[in-house]
Amino acid sequence: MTASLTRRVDELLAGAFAACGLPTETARASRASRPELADLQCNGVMPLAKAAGRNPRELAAAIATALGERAEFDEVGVAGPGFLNLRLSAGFLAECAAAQASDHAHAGIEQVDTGLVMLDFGGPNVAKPLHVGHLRTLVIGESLRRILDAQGVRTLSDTHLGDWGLQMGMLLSELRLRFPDQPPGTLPPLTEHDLQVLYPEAAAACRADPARMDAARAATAALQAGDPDAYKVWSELRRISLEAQTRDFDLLGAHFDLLLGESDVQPLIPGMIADLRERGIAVESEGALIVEVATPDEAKPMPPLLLAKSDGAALYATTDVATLLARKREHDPARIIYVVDQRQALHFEQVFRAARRAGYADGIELIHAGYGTVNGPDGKPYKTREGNAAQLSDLLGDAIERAAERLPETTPDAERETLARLVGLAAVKFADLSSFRTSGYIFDAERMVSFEGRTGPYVQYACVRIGSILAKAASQGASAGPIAVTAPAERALVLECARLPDVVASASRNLAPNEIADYVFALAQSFSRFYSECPVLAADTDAERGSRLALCALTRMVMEKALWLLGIAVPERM
RNA sequence: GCGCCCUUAGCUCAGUUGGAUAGAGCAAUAGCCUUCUAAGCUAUGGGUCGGUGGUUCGAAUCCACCAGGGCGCGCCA
Repeated sequence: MTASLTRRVDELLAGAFAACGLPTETARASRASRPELADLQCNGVMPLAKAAGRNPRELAAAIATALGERAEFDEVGVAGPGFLNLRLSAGFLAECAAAQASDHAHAGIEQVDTGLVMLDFGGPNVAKPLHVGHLRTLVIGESLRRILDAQGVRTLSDTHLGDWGLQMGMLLSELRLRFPDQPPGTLPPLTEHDLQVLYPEAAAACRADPARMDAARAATAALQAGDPDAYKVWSELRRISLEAQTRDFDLLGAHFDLLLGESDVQPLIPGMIADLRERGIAVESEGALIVEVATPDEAKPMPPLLLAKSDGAALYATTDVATLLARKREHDPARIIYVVDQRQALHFEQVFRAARRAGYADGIELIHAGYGTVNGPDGKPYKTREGNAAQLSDLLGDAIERAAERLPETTPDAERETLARLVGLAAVKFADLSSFRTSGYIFDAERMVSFEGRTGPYVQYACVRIGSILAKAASQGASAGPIAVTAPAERALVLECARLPDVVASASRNLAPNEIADYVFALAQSFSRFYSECPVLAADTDAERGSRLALCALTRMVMEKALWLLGIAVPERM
């Protein structure tokens, strides 16, 4: 049983608070904002002083006196209006580091059981290649999945394919126009590229020509009515495009337990609508079927959810509610997290409210983890020079190519490709996960692949250097020994490693992978400093070398774990 | 019109339950490779946290108003 450093300190603080007759909710330590004064600080005394009718500094002093006698602390001081400054003892730090290092499975990350969590991300549309708009949902969604997984939470990821609706009708009718002689129920020979341009052209034609749009609607209706020929062509289209999309998923390292789509819940819809009608939840309005989701006591306007068009056709929202129903029936998760563009916030609010009214979400916490857009240098959503949405594979390919150019001359040819891919993808992912989910960011290819400073490759590089030391140590027969914390850079590094459990817990609570990115960069910085200040193999004594080797191993374990949470893998060399 | 989000260093962005002197990277300047990978390390300069008022021991953070920007708002997804 390895309690994290902060957890152990929190317990000591809570004991001291209680001994002074104070509530213990705020008896928590955080990283010191002024490292020259302390390792950790506690701000929890000040808010309590007023309620207790006591002077905050006196209260803090009483706690400091009690704590200062413990072996875990070298010094406990009071500063300013009542900050508690904690300086940890070298022995305690060494003990915590050893405990964390021995936890090979979790690196100290606290395991929790919050019930099954379903993650909905990716969401590619059939016959449309993944584009820049899919980058964030895949990168953030996968990171959240890994963060939960690292906490021991059971997860189920589903990409929720856009494989139904009018877009399919557009495609089917477009194919019929282009290949009038094609036997019904068969797909003409199309290359992947043909398929990719088919949809944009079909959509444009439908927008421009009402007759084309009518044909698309008719084809949609036929497919939804179960026309066997339409179904055969559709399912072939779906298979081919999913193959290409799966390659992009694999390249990005996005893992899906389920590859379900909108089409999978269509059979549920008629029954669902009948049920909602019967119970008076769905009502007619202007010819369409809606669900009122506004509450009377609420000032904020909340438009109703449109459940079916006046012609009876199902909509995006219909499918989303039905998907919720299906997930409830088949998996009964405790939570569903939708990693979808922030611009769809209102849509999800409506879907969630409708599902709750219908009782389809009982016992399920529904969360829309929205994200901001990827923007070009002009601050507007990223476009290619031709004005189209850039394809995801092009974007990633570009980063990988630039990474390849940066590789040292000495890199063996056999490794170049793998290495460039690891480094290029790390650059893209780290840049994406560095800013908070809901804020958009400017995708500046030049900056991102410079690989200097606060980048994925910087962190990978730190990790590679650790590996290099450990490999050399092994070849020299030097082995790790007990950890002793003496040099300032060693102390800082141990403290940084010890933060991992807190950071993971917080990132999970806030669904914020950027907290992990912040952390892993700080850890890499901390190691880089240690690297330049503390010789390992050339340490003064065997004991010092052994301790530093152990520190290197601990740091690598923590760093690799943190990078894994971001979906970033570490090469052997770079 | 209504609603939601945003505004922090020249640029791109962080900023935990309100906490001490608001941080990082890039760019700029000055150093550091006969020692474990210089994709690195060290140091310096750079700020009216959009504006005004309020809440309190304390506000980038909470509240109100104002200015500027983005996004969304029943028969698309």
